[in-house]
Amino acid sequence: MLSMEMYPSLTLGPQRIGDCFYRDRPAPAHMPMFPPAACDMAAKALPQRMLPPPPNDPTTKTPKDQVKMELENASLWKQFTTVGTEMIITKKGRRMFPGLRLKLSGLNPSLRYLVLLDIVPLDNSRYRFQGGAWQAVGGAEARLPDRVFIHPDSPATGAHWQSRTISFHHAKLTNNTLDSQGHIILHSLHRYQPRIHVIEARDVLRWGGGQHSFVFPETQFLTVTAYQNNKITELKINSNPFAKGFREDGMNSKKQRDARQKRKICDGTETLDIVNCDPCDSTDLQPQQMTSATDLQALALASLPPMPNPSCGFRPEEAPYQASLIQEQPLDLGQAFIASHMSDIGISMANGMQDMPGSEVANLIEGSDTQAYTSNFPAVQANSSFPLAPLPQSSFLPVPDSSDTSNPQTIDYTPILSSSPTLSSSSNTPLLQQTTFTFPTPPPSNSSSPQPLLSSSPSYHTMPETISPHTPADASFHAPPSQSGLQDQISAHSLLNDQPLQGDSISSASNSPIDQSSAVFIYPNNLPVNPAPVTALSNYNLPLAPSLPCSLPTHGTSFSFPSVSPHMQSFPNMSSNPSHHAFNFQNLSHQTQAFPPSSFPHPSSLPHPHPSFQPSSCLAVPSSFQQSVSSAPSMPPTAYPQNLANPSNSSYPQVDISGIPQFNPAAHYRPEMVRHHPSLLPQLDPSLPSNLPSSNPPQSLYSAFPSYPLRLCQDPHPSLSLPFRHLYRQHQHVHAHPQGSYLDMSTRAVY
DNA sequence: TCTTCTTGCACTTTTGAATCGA
DNA sequence: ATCGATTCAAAAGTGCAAGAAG
Repeated sequence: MLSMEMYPSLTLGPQRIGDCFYRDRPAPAHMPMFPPAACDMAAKALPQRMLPPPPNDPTTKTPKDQVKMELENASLWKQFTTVGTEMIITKKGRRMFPGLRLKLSGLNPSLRYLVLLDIVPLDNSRYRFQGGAWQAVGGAEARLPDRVFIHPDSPATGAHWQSRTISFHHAKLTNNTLDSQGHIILHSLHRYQPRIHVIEARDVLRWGGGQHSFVFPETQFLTVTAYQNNKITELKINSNPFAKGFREDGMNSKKQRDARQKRKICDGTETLDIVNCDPCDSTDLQPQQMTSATDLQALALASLPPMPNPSCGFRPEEAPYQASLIQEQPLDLGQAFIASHMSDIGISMANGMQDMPGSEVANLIEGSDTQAYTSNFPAVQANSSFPLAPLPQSSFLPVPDSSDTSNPQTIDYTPILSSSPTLSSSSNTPLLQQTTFTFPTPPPSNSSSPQPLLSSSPSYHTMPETISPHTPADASFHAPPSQSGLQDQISAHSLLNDQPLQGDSISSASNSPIDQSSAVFIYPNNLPVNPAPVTALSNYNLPLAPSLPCSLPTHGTSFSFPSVSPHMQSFPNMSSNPSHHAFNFQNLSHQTQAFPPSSFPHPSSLPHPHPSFQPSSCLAVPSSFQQSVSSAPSMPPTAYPQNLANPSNSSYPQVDISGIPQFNPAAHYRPEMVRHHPSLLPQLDPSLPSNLPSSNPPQSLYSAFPSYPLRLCQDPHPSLSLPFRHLYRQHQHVHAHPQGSYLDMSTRAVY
């Protein structure tokens, strides 16, 4: 279960940059960025074009198959996942607990990387905690503009990231759709999956093109405004230091609170010891306190219902509503919207910020049971005592089954425990490295094919964002008939993929229904246990993987750099290499598409195209998928360079940013400047039915979760010193509708 | 009426400034 | 004057519970 999925869904395309800050001509009065003011400023300040990385630069290539990410506190996450992780969201923003504590390896120590966190919906359902279990009760709320939290240390060298624990404990979740603090906005009672993205930045002004995305299925959670499952509350109290007061021996424990209440009632002036006020206090103390990690785990395990019949958690099989396909939601930095700190990047870089000790390193609140995912995946199989999960036999394209409406969809977290090899024995933690891709978000689950919520498939893949144009198309991946009028959009998008780097064209096809390759997920409704292999094939026409009709075309791939500090100009690379005097997003335009797993270059995959699918009991990969994988010719490891040199990228001439006023470090960015522009919200789509028959299960408010491009935006707040902190991923071309929204590839959101 | 969300409360931890002494 | 250790207070993070809102 401790699976780390890597998928090159990050799409950073220069073609979209021009839409924002980089234009062929001097910045016009209006920039399609938000906030407009900041965008205009940035547009005037930034170079007109982004430069691609130096062609055939071996140093720019980071072997993707070597990049590994470990979830340090995986066991803690597993404890929560077993019960059904709930995350409190508040208007002011709430930190995540457990937090994401990660270890990175395999990075080029000398190269710089950005580490980003985004959280994407797992399905299109809204949940309710009933009868001790979470049940899908209707369609999800309209998706809000996605935000991405950029680790404060970003950008930093690979040595920096690898020398310490990477923690995102500063990231906050909020349900305030108007949040201006840069928190990640989520809907309550929805299921989400955090994703970690590692983006290579050759230097301050150049994106190296290396993109790595990781998903830890055990980190998926349900958002709530108040804890629904008392087991989660118990776990949180016993695990979170800030909640110590609520423990049995804490001053804010139930006992103490009752005592205080009693004291208030009796006599407000009484000065009795609150402990003694409780008649049962001194003699009722529990001998053991669940404070240690061992105790916590014991607690979690003890509190778990019987495996076969979990008393709590999700029960997907009971879901009344068919989870519609959730498209992979690639992180599109092309539309990245940086809320703040952009101006500080240059300074930080110049000062060697990457060497600064991360504040997160000291964070030891959470356990450090690191789960390593390396190329030793086969070991999982050997060590795994869990039976293989039944592979979906259904077709790739999940079809909503109205008959299932009678059965509320519930999600059972319990299976994850058994399915996770690491949980049983951390020492035997399988090292997983795969050459296949998994989808960040599972396709809609088929109620008829219930799968464990967290099918703990130890399939964590390291995939190159790009593959060789010679990558054979896998017949097993067939794009489902497009629906909802998206066909044209998709088609147009496919055409664009052929020329991803041309001007303002929308290059990314990562989110096309194809991309989702949902076909590989028979159901999941849970994390891609056995995620379908996905890779960036934006520049190549590959067979479209089956996906739900809701699948939407990918987002644009523009990446706008609001500002660059003058310090950047002094950056060694920049000075030494004139070509570096420009932002390079060339390689960030990788497109994610479903493709045969065998196409992935990892050597280990050659003998075993999908070793990850075999060992884990949670592998929900359709047999057809595996077959296709095995049948697909193996691709040479070197066939898919991380940085795919694309001559077309050179269309962006070098730009000397020196003298650009906006690069002044004095320019600051303020989160408050980032607000939800109306245009960012889904627009009503008159073409879609406004009402659904009451007899039918509630439809998702949105047909699918298209990829939402990121937009970078300057944050003029002077007080913020953290560089590159937030990216706001905004909906692009999304038409909201009471029942859903869809991407409009023909138009582009203008902020 | 029920469910969900908001808000205030009490508690804890974290953080940074202030203080003190070597 | 500098440095390190200690103290203190403010800020921030918790869950709980009552009440409000839909």
